[in-house]
Amino acid sequence: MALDRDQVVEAAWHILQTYGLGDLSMRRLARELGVQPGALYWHVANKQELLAVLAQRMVAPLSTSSTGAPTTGASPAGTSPAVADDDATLLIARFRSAVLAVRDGADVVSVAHALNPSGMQPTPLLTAALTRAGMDPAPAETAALTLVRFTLGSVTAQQTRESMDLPTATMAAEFEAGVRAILA
Amino acid sequence: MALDRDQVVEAAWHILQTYGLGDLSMRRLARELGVQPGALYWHVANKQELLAVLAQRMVAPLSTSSTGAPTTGASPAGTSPAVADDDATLLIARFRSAVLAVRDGADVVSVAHALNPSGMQPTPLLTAALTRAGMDPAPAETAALTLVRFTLGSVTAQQTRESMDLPTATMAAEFEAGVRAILA
DNA sequence: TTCAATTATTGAACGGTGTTCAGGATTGTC
DNA sequence: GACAATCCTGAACACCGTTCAATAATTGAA
Repeated sequence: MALDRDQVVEAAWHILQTYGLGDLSMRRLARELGVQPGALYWHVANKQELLAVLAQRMVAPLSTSSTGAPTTGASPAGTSPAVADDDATLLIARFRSAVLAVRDGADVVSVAHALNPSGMQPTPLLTAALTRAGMDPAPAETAALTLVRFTLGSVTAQQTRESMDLPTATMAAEFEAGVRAILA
Repeated sequence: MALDRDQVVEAAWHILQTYGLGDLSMRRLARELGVQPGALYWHVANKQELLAVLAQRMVAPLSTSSTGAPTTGASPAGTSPAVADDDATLLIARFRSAVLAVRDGADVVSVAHALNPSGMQPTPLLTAALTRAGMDPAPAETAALTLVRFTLGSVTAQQTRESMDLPTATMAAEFEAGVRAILA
């Protein structure tokens, strides 16, 4: 039975997850699928497009989950606006986890973010959460971008260190402190 | 007359500055120097080391300049601690400029930062400035790392967009807003 | 069921990449 | 002049992303 796009993406995902970006070549991918390299270009325009799809896949879990604004019902009277601020904290932490879980994930997601900064998750969800917390939409988006870019910078540093077997013990705490500083 | 390390670095610097990381190959570099590729490996261990030297060169101007702590003489009585906070703002802005001025500068500097986060500039200078502004040393260093990583995330995004001829009009303002948020 | 049209893949090539290394040159010292 | 240290060449190794004519496999219509 013929190869299809999903199998290509699935195999690429597996290589990325397991061996990292350095091992994710079109030739290696083709070998893994028992096919010649040229065959991949029937299903995928080029490597960049493939990486964009993988980036989407990394952040996809963020969209389908607990912290989307409740569609109806205002916050219970007397609840401080900090609840949605906590939403933002949670969201950015989950973003970090998702990117961190894939080898060289930050490299891949950084490009996707640059292409579409305010469209790609978690930026819209983050902007919504901060708006819910009482910020005006414009500063909320700016703050969301700050959080996302700080996170990508932080995870890039961590994954670079991991790839060189250098210690990363302090980096989670540094990330959390950074997030607190930005949201203060 | 024989080639030497400085000429190699100088030529690499020129290629990076002018054509970007994609064009900085060992073969291209050798061609530019009128030499065979293998010759470069007498002067430089490998490409990674070369990039590390280039990263150092990008941040070097930060160390030799106006904003190093005055060695003697306390702040004039009555001056608010905000002066050193302004030092931090200035420092991080100059760091951004330096990295932004070289094509793919953020990619190169990010690796160097990951290798030695608290040792590479502008982190130590930034930590000093924030300490001068009244912070304890430990949180000052954490704040410095937050600033540096946010800046690298931000410049990475901007340079990725530049390399694709996408607009970057809003990015300077977003950067400044981010810095203000972190230092608040 | 046969045949054309569409879809999918091969095989080969193009022009690159970083890196290694035996063997020559070249240079400096005694 | 001889010897050693330094520097460089030429060739190779094992890869890379991408293109494209030719060909195979599959589908839909007659």
